[in-house]
Amino acid sequence: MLKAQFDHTNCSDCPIRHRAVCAHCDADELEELEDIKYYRTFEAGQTIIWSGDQMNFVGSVVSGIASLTQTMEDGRTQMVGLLLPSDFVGRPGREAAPYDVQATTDLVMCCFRKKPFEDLMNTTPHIAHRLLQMTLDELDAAREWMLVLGRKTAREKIASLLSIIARRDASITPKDKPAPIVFDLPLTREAMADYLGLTLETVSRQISALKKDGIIQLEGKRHVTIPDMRRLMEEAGDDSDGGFLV
Amino acid sequence: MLKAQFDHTNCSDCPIRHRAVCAHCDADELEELEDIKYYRTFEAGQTIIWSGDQMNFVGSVVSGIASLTQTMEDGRTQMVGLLLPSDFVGRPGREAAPYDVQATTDLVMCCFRKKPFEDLMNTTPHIAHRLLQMTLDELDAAREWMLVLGRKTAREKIASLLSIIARRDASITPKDKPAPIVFDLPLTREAMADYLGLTLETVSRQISALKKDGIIQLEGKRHVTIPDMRRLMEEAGDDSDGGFLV
DNA sequence: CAGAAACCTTGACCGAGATCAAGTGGAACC
DNA sequence: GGTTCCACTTGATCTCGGTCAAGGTTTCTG
Repeated sequence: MLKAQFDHTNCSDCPIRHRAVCAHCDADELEELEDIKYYRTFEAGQTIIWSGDQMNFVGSVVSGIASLTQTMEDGRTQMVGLLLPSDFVGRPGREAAPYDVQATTDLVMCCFRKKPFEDLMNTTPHIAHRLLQMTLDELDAAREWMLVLGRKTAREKIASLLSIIARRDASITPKDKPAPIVFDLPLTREAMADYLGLTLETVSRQISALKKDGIIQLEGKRHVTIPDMRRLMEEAGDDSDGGFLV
Repeated sequence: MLKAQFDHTNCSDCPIRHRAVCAHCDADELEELEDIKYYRTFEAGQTIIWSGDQMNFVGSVVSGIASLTQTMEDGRTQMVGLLLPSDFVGRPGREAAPYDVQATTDLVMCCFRKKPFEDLMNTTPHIAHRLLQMTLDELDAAREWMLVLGRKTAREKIASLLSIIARRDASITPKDKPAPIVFDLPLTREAMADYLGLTLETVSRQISALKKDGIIQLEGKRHVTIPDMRRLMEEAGDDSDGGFLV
């Protein structure tokens, strides 16, 4: 019975695009899930899990943005993942979190208590399969990002990040993709720097440069317009206009 | 029946430490597997799969080392993964390879034709589960490496790489872990540079520096002795002496 | 053994990005 | 309205690692 409830392969009419189990559609009408599923909200800046903590839930982001961060003893930090709505958090079969998870913006998460979720996964091959596919997606994204971190210049890094956000944003509000893409940056300059392996000053300078060169337009500090996505992607050194994942 | 053959959870007596399905123990005596499982050998430098190619098999490394590499149009390359013996290659459910796979040394792989392997996976929850765990391990490793690429200095990068190789090597030949660790570098300076996001000159210089400072000892260009693993790990800026994975 | 081809080392110089420092703009709070 | 705080920008300088160049070793080949 539980199984049936989670076994939707596609929920295309749901406002959240599911990539895994269906966690959102039928939120209210299923009382019998109360003890396994629940919602949590976090404020911007709040830490959801500290590295090393026991994690007794898995879940997915409903709205807002979370980040996965690793920190060295001397304080250097590197963001290792960015969780946008519909992204999955948690590691079935693992006890401790390997990095900090923080709410970058105000955040709503749909959580499942870990043990029952694992049971569900073990008895529902479809869910295990979905989870594997999602983990492979994350692995692809992480490796794509290794190229960005290891080999791209500061300008290319910024362009790469803007590309990703623009693309994810565009696909979440699936308009007919008109030429100019408009969105609000969900990250501070410092958070971008942590993601890109740069300093916040360099981020600021490169954004200014891209603006001066007409690759992007800025209104205030966060509101971005991309007049020509193709030019941005050229700047990112990334002509494989296909499968860039976050 | 097939299922039973693959359903060994542990094969500790096998020379290859399995992290997933048991692919090696019973290589010869199972004729009925002939059509799904086979061995392939590659010479050092040979490309196993080109990025974008169809991949009609999955498998694991039996001996030797393979690398996963991404390349930009202008020739900049970044290694995004290093496959040591027992590591798994391939992406169940995916068609094309997302990066080049190359034999760094002479290599033996144990391959399974992809379609039957996927069928096996779908009917054997244990295998799917194992695969998920392995993919999570790889994801952890990739994210750990993002910190290396994004935030560590050249010297720390080299020390990190040597740590990883030393640890993997030590666990494959599980002696009682005597104080000095000895191994042969399986990578050229250029391959190390590609893994670390450096140039080969910088790699060479930093190795020389670590040698001068007594952190490592070199005999020839490849034979490394680490007198004190703890010092090396300090140099790597990596005091979490626990779970560093490749 | 000579010659060539990898692979590696070392030096000199340069530049992208880090660091240090000052200043701007806007929102919140009294 | 003024003060404070925070996020951001911009400038000046420094430094780590890249680039270019030369030379050394080892191994393979004729």
